[in-house]
Amino acid sequence: MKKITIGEAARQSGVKVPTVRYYESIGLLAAPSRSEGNQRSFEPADVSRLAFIRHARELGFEIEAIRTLLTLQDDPHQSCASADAIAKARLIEVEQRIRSLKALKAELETMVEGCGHGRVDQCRVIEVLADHGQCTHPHH
Amino acid sequence: MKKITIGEAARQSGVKVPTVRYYESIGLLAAPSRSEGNQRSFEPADVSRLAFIRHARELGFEIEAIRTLLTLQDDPHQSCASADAIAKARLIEVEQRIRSLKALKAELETMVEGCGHGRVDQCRVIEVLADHGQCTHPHH
DNA sequence: TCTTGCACCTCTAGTCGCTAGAGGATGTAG
DNA sequence: CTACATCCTCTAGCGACTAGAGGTGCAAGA
Repeated sequence: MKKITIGEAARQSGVKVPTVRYYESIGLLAAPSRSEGNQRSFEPADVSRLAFIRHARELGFEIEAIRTLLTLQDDPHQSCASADAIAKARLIEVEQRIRSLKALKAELETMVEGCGHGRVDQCRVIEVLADHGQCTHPHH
Repeated sequence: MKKITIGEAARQSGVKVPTVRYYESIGLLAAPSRSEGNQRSFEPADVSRLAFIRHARELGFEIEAIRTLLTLQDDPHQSCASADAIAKARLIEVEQRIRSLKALKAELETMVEGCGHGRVDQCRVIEVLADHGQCTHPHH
């Protein structure tokens, strides 16, 4: 029986040590067994689960969505319709976010280009911020 | 002397009432004068300031950045270099965010397309989440 | 064996930018 | 005068951690 310490689990999964404890505290990760000295002792499966969580977090899934995805993973005979729906919803979110960030980028570019590096009273950055009507894209 | 209530200021600026109070509490907006019955009484300048804040927030500027932008606006004889720097930094952030979201979108698309709508054990969504090595873009 | 020093433990509180709710006062229209 | 909306202050909560205090466990070198 190899014992994986929390530090080792953190290193292998890429999740920080306090975050591992946090995930345990919110029930995303089952409480592992403990050593004689009350230290957590993880299984390889726990490390995989942490890597799964980390990857999903990086892709911007919320904890509650991940909780659902994990329960699906735990029971592989279920239909994957929920997993599909969660991923699709996330995809739509991401597409919208990209669209709005592009509008925003255009706005910021106008601001920065217009700045003549003079005094504030001629500054387009401040001016545009003060008056939304000057925005090229009204979408925000 | 026209008196602008907090509700009116909120309506005109597009900032919610509790948020106006919050901005006052963190010193982003000067405490306005009060009516006999202790109710806030705003000036038109306060409403402009709130609109400025709202617009900057919509563009994703953090409160501390907005604080700096506001002090610049308050003293229009200063150089606008700081405003320019803040806007440029924000632009770079936005560009990076767009790039990473695009990688993410590609990832999610692969996941969703690969899903055969069968059972979880054949589901690409779950599979890809469990194994980062399957990602087309390693950039996340 | 002792000691050094890092990794671990629990617990609380803080982060950001609000938002929600309790419990009460004020202001206005009918 | 009575509804009723709006206002007031205050505290607590959100998500997803992060930081710090104060203490314990453990492995390796002197």
